[in-house]
Amino acid sequence: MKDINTTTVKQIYRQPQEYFNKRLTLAGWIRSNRDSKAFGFIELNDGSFFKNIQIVFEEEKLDNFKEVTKLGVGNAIIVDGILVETPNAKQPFEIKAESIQVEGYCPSEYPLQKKRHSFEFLRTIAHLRPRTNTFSAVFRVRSILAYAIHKFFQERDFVYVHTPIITGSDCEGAGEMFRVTTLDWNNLTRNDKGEIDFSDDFFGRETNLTVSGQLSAEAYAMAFRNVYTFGPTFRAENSNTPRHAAEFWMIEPEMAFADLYDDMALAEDMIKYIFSYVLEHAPEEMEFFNKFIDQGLLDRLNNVINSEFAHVTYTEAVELLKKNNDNFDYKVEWGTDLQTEHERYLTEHVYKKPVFVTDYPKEIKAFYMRLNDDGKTVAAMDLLVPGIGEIIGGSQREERLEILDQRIRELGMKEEDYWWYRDLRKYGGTRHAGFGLGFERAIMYLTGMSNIRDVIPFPRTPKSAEF
RNA sequence: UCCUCAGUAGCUCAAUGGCAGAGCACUCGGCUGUUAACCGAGGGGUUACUGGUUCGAGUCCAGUCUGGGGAGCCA
Repeated sequence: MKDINTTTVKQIYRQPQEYFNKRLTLAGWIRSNRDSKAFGFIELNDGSFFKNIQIVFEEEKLDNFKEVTKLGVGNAIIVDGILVETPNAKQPFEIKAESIQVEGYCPSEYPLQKKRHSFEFLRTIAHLRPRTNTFSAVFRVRSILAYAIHKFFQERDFVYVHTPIITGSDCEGAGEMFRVTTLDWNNLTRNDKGEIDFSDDFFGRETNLTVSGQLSAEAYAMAFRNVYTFGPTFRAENSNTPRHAAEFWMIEPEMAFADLYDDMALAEDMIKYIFSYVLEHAPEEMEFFNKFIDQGLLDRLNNVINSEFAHVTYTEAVELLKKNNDNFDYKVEWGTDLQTEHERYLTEHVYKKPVFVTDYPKEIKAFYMRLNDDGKTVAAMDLLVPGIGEIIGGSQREERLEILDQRIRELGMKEEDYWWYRDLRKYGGTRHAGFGLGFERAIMYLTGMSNIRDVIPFPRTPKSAEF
């Protein structure tokens, strides 16, 4: 097959003067086709760029003019033509076609139309929705954001650690897990108590998909000092909300010789860096979101980037929120977790910018968070941002083995299940801290998309794994 | 898992318990610069599924399935 030496639409938009009045070959898909008696216009998208380019075709130039007028949305074509400036038209330039060849026909029952579709409908055709404007923008931003995250950490000499996806640890403690097994469930071996015998299983023990890479990351932080994970995470919770999926990605940095303040400084730097990076590298997409998805988007993101994040302790926050208790569905009281309505009130009305809430009661936080001197609170932090509430949760970890053991016992857990995690404290353990950022939550915040199912290519949610 | 709303043409939606409709899309025709092009004509339906009430059900009732939103859980 002959190579197609094509110019991309992105190249043309970025440096049009390089291509004016030259003959180019473009390859792409028809987004719209309007024809008159002797000429017509095709909106072509070649995948390289968010925007389309207009192709003008004329009867006297094309021997297959009649065929081209019949090509509807979705047809894949190869276009030869001259790029010309169109200073008086809506678009800055267009291609005057010399030839148009069909690469792949698209019949008229193609489900995508020129007009707007509901996101609900597009979820039922998840294999075709990347061809729409919104999803083209969402998934290009997803890619750029992933790169920005790596770039941020790599520039600061953090080591990227691939923590396991299959875990033998049943004590990650963040919700229901998916079991991984090769056992034949029609023929299970059971012991005399009727329990399944996992010694016959592939790994010789019960294994699951990971719900967090944090415990493994702590081990690597004790060797490399600053590390981060960025990978898939699985939760078998029956959560039916626009913010939860069974398979999602998380970013979890972990730093040795660092306390809660170092942790918060890192989180603030990271958020500002990755948001700025996407705004700079996907301007067309971000403008589209601001116009069609969420009209306050750019103002909100710029406010995050340009403000100094606020800090408040949980105890202080509770006092602030109590003054407004009449307006909350759930009344605030010291010792209870903050609801989304409380978080949003703090960040949107009290501070009007991102705010770290720190030092939560130990009862509502995980066992590994470092106990404060008051004996009642732990060195935890949540970053709340206007628009959604919590976007990051982190903590300084408990590095003192005797106190960690005490917490493990208080919560009815078994020390031996955490033997290697406890070793990290035994052998040269240092103060250390880290946090978790839900990758999809960050994409949602950046794009204004309100459903997590619309920022994952093929989302997995309860009762849904069609693709 | 709980609460709540919805399911009618390919899509987005109408239709008081009384003949199943529109716009867009699609097919055909027209139009010499369109921009969600425009103008004319045409085809297109197991009203999610099962049962019930009724002379008569898209509409009322019960159950099931699927989807949206809220809650819980959390990222």
